[in-house]
Amino acid sequence: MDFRILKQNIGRHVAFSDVELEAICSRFRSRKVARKEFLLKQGEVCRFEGFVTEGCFRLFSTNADGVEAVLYFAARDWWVADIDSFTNGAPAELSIQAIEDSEVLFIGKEDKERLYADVPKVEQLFRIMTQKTLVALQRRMIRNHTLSAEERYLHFLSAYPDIARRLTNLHIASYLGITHEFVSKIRRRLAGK
Amino acid sequence: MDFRILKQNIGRHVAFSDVELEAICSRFRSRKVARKEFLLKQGEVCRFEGFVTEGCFRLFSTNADGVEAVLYFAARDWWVADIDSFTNGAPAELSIQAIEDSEVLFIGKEDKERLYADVPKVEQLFRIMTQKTLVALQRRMIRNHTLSAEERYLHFLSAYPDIARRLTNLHIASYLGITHEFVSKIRRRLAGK
DNA sequence: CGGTCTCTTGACGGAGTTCAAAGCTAGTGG
DNA sequence: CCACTAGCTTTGAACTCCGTCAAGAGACCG
Repeated sequence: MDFRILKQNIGRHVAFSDVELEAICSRFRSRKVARKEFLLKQGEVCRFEGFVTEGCFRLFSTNADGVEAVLYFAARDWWVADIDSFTNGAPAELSIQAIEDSEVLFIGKEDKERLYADVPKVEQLFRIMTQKTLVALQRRMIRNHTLSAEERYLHFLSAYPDIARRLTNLHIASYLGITHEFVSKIRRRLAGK
Repeated sequence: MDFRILKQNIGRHVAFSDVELEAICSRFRSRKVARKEFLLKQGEVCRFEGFVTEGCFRLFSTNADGVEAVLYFAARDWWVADIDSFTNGAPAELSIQAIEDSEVLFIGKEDKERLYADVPKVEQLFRIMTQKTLVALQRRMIRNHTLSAEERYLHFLSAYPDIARRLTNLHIASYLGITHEFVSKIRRRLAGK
C-alpha cells in the first residue's frame, strides 16, 4: 500500500498537514487490477473514484455501432472515474479498463462524504483538481479544432511520451479520433525525414 | 441590476439560504457590454469571473495563423472566464467578445476570496459547477470523435436552439471545427429533405 | 508450433477544405 | 427614401486529408 504518490499528488494542489494527509489516505483502499480487467463498464453505476499508483488504464465510451472513443489514458499519478455516474448515480457513459497489470487506490461515496466532513479543505482540493482537468480538456478541444491528425499525434507523443510508449496504435488512434491505419501512415511519413 | 437569474442559477447546484444568496450577490457588480466589445483579449490577464444576464458572448482562441476556434457560446445563465488565467494570473488563452449588446455580473479575485471566507459552501458551489462543465465537455469531446460534421451540426441546433438562432454560420462553423462554406452545404443538404 | 492480435501497405472513395465569384441582406449616411 | 457599403451566405470546381476495405507480414503467448 504505497500512499506516497497519492500524498505527493494531493500536495501539488493544496497544502495539507501530515495529520490531514493521513486522514485522507485512511479513507482509500488499495486494489490490484489485472490487464484487460474492467474497473467499470459502461451502463453500470460508478461507485468509486480511483487514483492509479501502478500500471495504466483507458477510459473510453462505446457508441451504438460498437465504435470505441478513448477519452483519456490514466497511468500512475492520474485519477479515474465516471464523474457524473459517481456523483449522481447515473449509468456510466464510460468504461475503465486496465491496459497493463495495475494498482489503484479507491474511495467510495460514503467515505468521500466523511472525508469532506473530517477535512473541509478537501472540498477545495477537488475543486482545484477538477478545474485543472477542465482547463486541460479545453485546450485539447481547441487543439482538435486547429491541428491536423499528424500534428495531434506529435503533440500527444511529446506531451505524454511515457504513456505513448506503452500504447498500441489502436489505442492512440482512438484517442486522437482517427483510424489506426492512418496512424500507421503518419508514422511512415515521419520516418522518412 | 437583476440578480434573480444569478440566484436561480446558483440554487440549481447548491441550496443556500436567502441571507447567503444576498451575501453572494453583494460581491458581484453589473456591467453592460456593447456588441463586438471584448470582455477579455487573449494574452491579457483575466481579472474576473462573469455571469451573463443578457445578450450573448463567444469564447474563442486565435492561433498563430489568425484562425479562431470557438470554445463555447455564453448566453443568459452562462458563466464566462478564462479559468486558468483568472486563478493563476497566467496570460489568457481565450478572448471573450460580445456577439450582441449584453450585460454581465462579474466578480474579481479578492471579492471571490472574501466570498469563500464569508460563505464556505461557495467552495462546494464552484466545485459542483466546474464538475458539471467538465462532464459536458467530456461528452462533447466524445461526440467530436464519433459524429460527422452534419450530425454535430444537428446536435448543436437541438441542444441550443435559442443560441443557435442568433449565430452566424461563421460562428457555428468555428464552434463545430469546420468551415462556414461546409456549414452552408450541410444546410442545403438538410433543406432537400 | 498455431492462433490471436497488431502493424503495414495499397487502391479506392468520400467527407470536408480551399479558393474564387456572385448574390443577399442589413445597416448607415446623405 | 435611395445609394452604398460591409458583412454574411451560397455555389461550384479542384483538391487533400483521412476513412474503408482487403490482404499480408510480423509479433507475441499459450
